Amino acid sequence: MKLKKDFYIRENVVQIANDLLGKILVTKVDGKITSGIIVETEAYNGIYDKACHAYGGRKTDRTKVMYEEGGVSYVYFCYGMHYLFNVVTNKKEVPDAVLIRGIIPLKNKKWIFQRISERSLKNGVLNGPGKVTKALGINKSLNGVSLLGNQIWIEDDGILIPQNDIIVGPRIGVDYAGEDALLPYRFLVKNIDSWI
DNA sequence: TCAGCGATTAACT
DNA sequence: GTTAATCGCTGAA
Repeated sequence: MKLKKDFYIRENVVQIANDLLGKILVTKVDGKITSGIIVETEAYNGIYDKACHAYGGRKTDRTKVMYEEGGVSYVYFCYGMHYLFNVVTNKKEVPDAVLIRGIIPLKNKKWIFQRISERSLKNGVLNGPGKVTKALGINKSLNGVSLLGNQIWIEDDGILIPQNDIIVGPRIGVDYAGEDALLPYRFLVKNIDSWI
């Protein structure tokens, strides 16, 4: 079933990043429903996190959606060619978010592999935030869209990842964030074969 | 107004 | 391991 608002407005963004593992990310783009199991996330801890776009309370046209109440999407365009998808969390005016970095294609793989090459799978996993958005058809038109609506949402299908199968470590590609780049805000599932 | 660069990927050597 | 592709955001002028 679809996750409700109370899942997103909790205050501990790191806990939410952990909880999102094993959930199902679903999009409906061009009338096509596609989905995948979330297996890798990163937490971005608002104004206190140098790696976060809203560090220090920065608020611009791009980042303002992070200040919304939890339960909306934040789609960010990077490197001139990739969209990255985030889940905005916490209360209004608190710019926390979780980056979705990896999924296992689940529903309507036919359409997923029409959007992205099946060769980009690694052990059955789409590993990388740019691949996730491409596979599910996420683009800038989904920025700021509610995750409680019918364009993009997250479901709990009862998949429970044992805490022992979750690897926690430093985030990727945020070396510029100094000591905050070392924070254990990255979560990924190991032994995927054993529970899928 | 504009130069510099980024929460990346794929295709090279 | 290295690098091209590619463009909107950011911050300084």
